[in-house]
Amino acid sequence: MPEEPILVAVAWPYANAEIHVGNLTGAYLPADIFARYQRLRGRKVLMVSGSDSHGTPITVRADAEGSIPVDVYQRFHEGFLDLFLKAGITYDLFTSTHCENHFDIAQNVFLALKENGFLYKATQEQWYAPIQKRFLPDRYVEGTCYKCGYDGARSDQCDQCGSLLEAGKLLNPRSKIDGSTPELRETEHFFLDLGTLQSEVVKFLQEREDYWRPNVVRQSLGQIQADSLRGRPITRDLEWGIPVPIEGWNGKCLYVWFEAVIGYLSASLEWSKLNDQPEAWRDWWKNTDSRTYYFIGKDNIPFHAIIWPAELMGMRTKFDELIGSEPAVDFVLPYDVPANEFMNLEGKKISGSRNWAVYVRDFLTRYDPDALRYYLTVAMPESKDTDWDWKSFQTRNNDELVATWGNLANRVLSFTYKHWEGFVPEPGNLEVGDLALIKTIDEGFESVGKELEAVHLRAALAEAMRLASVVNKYLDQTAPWKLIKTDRDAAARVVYTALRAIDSLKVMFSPFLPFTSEKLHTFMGYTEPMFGEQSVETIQDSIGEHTALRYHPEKATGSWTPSQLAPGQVMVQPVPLFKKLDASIVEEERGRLG
RNA sequence: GGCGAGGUAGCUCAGUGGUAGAGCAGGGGACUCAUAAGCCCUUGGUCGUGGGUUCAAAUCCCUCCCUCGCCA
Repeated sequence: MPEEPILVAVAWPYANAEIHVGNLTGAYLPADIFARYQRLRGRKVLMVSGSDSHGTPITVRADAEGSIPVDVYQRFHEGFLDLFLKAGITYDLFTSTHCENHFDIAQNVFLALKENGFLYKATQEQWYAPIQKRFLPDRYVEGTCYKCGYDGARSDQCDQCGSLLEAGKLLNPRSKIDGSTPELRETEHFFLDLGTLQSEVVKFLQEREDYWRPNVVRQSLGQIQADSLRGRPITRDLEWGIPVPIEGWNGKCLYVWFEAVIGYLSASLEWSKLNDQPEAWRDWWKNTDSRTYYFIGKDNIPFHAIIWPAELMGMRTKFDELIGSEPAVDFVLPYDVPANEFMNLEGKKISGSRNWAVYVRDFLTRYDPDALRYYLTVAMPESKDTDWDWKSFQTRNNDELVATWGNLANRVLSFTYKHWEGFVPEPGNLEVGDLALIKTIDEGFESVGKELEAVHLRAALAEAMRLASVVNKYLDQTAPWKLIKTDRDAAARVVYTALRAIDSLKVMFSPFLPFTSEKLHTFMGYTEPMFGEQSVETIQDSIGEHTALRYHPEKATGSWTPSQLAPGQVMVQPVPLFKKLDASIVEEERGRLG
């Protein structure tokens, strides 16, 4: 029976800020760990994402810098590609919303929904800046709260008294961009008719209630129950975005929140075209056997648990017809949305503007990616907010990663290399204790795998660590450093057993620690890589060019199966996999904050 | 304001009805292959508060307190 295809849909970083450790542990890292595991399992994986490139914040930033939106987006986008390459986040395709393919797909999604009757038009009043001749989003208009008199209120909400303000009632409004006075203007927009889809959405959520994380499904259902779904505007008066594909709607674009989630689909189509298999995307999107996972942060839950499913439902089969893909069948709805909570930093909320952040690219100039991936996994906010603490980073690196796993690999490999001239020793007949160890470790493929299947990454890594500890105990009991003096054959048997256990553990750790696992793989004498390769490509289209990160799994040989380590295999002189960190880094790093 | 998540050993967390658990930190010990790592033993908790249901509650119900998030 063929294994089910797995779509790993990952949150799209907004191309207006650098990625920090909280972003990485919130969505990108768990997605990568999951995708690597699924590939090792032999499943057909498609992991996609890209830069969310449109919207007013990018326009405003460009104005402030005296540059243009496309330059702002591209600058951050290039940084993202560099980061994901260095951190080993293996997107099959990491692209951008600013490309012809995405424009085309997003517009077709819009048209499919419109033709199926799930869009309607309505008029609203919106603040307009006459000087700049553009409409301003609520967050860019501030003034005096008509309820409490606070002068720093946003046009939709007052931070002082916590009240929600009615559109257009703010007193003394002014633009946060240049302080000019905006005026109210009527403007017409398209709305997504969520109300009509409500019963379908509720059914969709209820069917998944038993295995989704409670904070994702309970909140979504509770929200709908308390406050029924209603139409939401999906177009805006914007110049930097995707034009509404309707005659006479010049100057209006698809609202970013509506457009960005479509990226999962458009990136899948782009990937298919790049591989010269234009219909390949259907294996994940139009195939009831496939499972689709959306890795996001909790701030994004409503878009992925309610709105995106509603968009997929509302398209029915119309999208297929519009792009000429056959047969026209319904979309696969999200199988799981394993949203993470937030990671704080040294007890306080991460804040770019106050320099209270650990940026990943900066971090990687001083530390190794697997040390980061280890700490971000053990401190991953899977069920509640967690804290990045430099002291904890240093001690968990030294006392857990280095001491338990790194030292295990190093002590066995270096002992073997020294006493058996760089060959995997011939074990002879394994004894009861040896077979018991191998059995225990091999069962890890089941127990670690079970946690990974459920996207319980912390538990999965803890289980692998527990098994590493079992091997350390085995070594202590068998003491090959004593046997080598009295019974060389017995020592060979023990060392072979330990090597084989480590060889299996290498696979179990590899989704979490891909760089050092690959290194260990070569030390043990393998010449074919466990994982594939990443590359950056430039793609030309009618809109311009965009760069993209890709993953090429063709040469990968790793598999989620127990070691069959061959006696006599030629090893490579090992060196320690991880670095111990001096306690002094704690104060040094804390000094960089704030 | 409405909805939701979390509050268990010094720290980080697991544990959804049946005699309180793990890792780290702390204390003691034997060993030496290894990045003075690993291994063995061990101290330590009235499971946020107050009620209730039950033969039995961290676990179910209600009140309240604290932390965090989402929505409008």
